[in-house]
Amino acid sequence: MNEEENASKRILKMALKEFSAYGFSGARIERIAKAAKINKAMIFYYFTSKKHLYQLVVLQVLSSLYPKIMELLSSNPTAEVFLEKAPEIYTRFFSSKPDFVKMIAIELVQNPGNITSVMQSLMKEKGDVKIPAQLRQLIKKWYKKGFISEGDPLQFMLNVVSLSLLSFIGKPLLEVLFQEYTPLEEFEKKRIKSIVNLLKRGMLT
Amino acid sequence: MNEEENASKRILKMALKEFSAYGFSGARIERIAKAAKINKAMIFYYFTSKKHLYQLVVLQVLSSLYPKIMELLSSNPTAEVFLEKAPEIYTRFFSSKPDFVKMIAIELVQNPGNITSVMQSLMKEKGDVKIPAQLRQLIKKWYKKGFISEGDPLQFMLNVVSLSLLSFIGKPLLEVLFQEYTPLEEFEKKRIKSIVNLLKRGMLT
Amino acid sequence: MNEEENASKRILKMALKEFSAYGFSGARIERIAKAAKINKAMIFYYFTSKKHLYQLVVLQVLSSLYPKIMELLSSNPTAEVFLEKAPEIYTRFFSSKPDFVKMIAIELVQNPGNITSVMQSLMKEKGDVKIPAQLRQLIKKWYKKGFISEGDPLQFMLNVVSLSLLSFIGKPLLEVLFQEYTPLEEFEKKRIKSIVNLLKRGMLT
Amino acid sequence: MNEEENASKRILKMALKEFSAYGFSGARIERIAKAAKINKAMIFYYFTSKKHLYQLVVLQVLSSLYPKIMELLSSNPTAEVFLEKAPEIYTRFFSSKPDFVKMIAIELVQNPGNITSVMQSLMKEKGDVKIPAQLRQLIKKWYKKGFISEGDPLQFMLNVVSLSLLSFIGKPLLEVLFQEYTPLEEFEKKRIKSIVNLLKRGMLT
DNA sequence: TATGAATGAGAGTTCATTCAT
DNA sequence: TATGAATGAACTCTCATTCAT
Repeated sequence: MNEEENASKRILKMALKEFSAYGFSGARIERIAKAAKINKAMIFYYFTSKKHLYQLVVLQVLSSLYPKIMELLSSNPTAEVFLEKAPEIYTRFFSSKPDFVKMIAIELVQNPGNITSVMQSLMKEKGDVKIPAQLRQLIKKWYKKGFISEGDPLQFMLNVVSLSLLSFIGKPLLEVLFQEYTPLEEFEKKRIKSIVNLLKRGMLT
Repeated sequence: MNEEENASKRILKMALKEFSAYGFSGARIERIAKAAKINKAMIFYYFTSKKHLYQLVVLQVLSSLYPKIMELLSSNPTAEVFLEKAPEIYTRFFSSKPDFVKMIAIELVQNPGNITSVMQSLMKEKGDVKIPAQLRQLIKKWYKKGFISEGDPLQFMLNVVSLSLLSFIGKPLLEVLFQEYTPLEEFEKKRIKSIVNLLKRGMLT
Repeated sequence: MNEEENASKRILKMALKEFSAYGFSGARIERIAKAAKINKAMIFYYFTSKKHLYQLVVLQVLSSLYPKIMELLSSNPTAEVFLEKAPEIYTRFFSSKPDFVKMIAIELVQNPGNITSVMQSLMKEKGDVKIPAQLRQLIKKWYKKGFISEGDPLQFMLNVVSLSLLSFIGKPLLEVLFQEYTPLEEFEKKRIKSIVNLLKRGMLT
Repeated sequence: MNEEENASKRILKMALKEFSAYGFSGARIERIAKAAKINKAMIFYYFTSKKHLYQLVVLQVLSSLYPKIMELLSSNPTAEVFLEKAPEIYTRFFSSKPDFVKMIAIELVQNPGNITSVMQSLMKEKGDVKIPAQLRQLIKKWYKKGFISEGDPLQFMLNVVSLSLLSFIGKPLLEVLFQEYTPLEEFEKKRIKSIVNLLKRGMLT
């Protein structure tokens, strides 16, 4: 037992790969088992059902994103700091975990309710339930004090999140159209710089 | 015949709904048939296979997005006009076609190669093959002349596209977090305004 | 109408090809229709059902073989004449109609009852019901008079029929094994000669 | 496990019965499963597809016929011994395996290329590739030395094979015509005697 | 006669899940 | 824990047959 990693962890790891590549319905238990080098039945032994395994994968993805988000918010940042740090945190995170991007995108598209309910239960669990409201207030305060140009918290955050997350989805498309390929590391740096510049120039007053 | 629309069109319409909601593997031929009020076998009569139907749906989505893109580019716009028009065009389009957003997102995540090859064959078909290169040159020219602050065409376009497309994916998430819901029409207006403002302030010099 | 041949005849012709190539279950109405250059539905208009069409094809095959058989028997031949003529008649016939061989072989294997009942109803129709019994008597008489060496009519006839019919089925197999190919015309001549020689030397006393 | 025979063997056995009775297209997986007393899905678990199962059945039939053929040829027989032994070997074999006759007949008619390619790969596998050529030489030698009257190896072998194999196909037809039925055991004896007599008298000089 | 569209009953195949060991 | 075999429900796809025109 415990050959480098124990079976259950290996399953979760390969399940993430499988689900992010094929979606829930397209994913195959058999393929996960083969990739994890265990018997198909063991997946049910450890995780009861495909659906349950999927939920755990989603939970795992969001759980590991969660502290990054909170790290930023709990610092009670100024608008400038927020707009500098947010893109870096998100972009770094997603750049190193392409499968996470895929999982989140798929869930947002096919099952938006699920992702929000998982987020909320995470917040409950950690005692962070009030944070979204605080963020909202923070953004509004920034606006009232004349620090930022976008007063609607929803629009404000959509701007931040969109730029960080969708980039990774859209990258291959634009690369093919423009016939140029940028390696991930370089892309990550350029992306952060571009977003921060755009956000700060565009949203700070 | 022709009860409101002919069968083949009804199938395509419901297939778009089904595929965008469940992905390729999750989609059910039976459900499409029922929704289109035809016999299951007719889907194969008209479209040969599930895969082929899916491809046609993707093609249809991209084909109807295509002229919107070209409309903008072929006007040989100034940087300012471009940054004003692009968000409006994209946002309007995606806002009115939520299923299109989903299809594109799913394909970008699970099958990026396909979406680019479809786009390229569309460009070949319409004789627009040179347009991406022209756009690249245009952006570079704007930068050299000091009109814009982002000189990398890939980053420039990612900024534009991300803000327009991902917003629709991320909307439900942020709404739940912020516990407020904006109806689509109002959202659309606000979104355009916010993006244009962000892009112009952020990217024009 | 009547474009070279009328539709119904064209259907029967292509049905023979289809059934002999794929058997009853493997045959496709659609393929027959396409080959006959008519609409699928017309086959049902003319022939009611696939099964019925098949029966008519079998009937047609046997009907055209029938007079050849009777021509031989009704001449009240001597043993020598019989053993000379039979191989020639059968071999010539089957050599020119490879699809007939296939149909008969398939029917004999998968549905022997059918072929015998068709033969019997043909005999009834033509008033030839007594002929098999007469043949039996003839063979027995030949044996008693010392003209032939095989006294069992069943074995006698199996020898005659086997050599003529199976040859065409077995030809491709032996040709590949022996790596030599004989064109049909030449094969036909050689085959007749070989069978007649074998039968006469082997069965005449 | 191993209730009388294991599942995979039971499937092969019932598949032979099914395919020989109905041909490839007419055969039903469900019927095979029921006859083998297993779940339909197990057939795919063991054999991947209907087509693959069919191929294995054909292979099995030919593989078990193969040693019988080689047994005869490798004994380097005289013409007389050959003409005595061949009918006995073939007739005994086919008489005890009516389904084998049917499979071979169906394949020869509908798919002659397949049967020859299987035979050839069997010969390769067993290192017997030269045997057909040797047999050809043997027959030619017999003819030159004046032992036999048929000098063409193809015709010679067709005579031998036709009499042995087709008999079993034609038996029911002639029986009904002659209104007499011979039980298999007796038929087998009579058939061997008749063929050997016919071949020796007819082909030996 | 002729046609394209429609139907319904399966057929083969897949797959999550369970069982026996 | 671990495995190969087994199951059943469901899914895609096929095809003879019929319908409307």
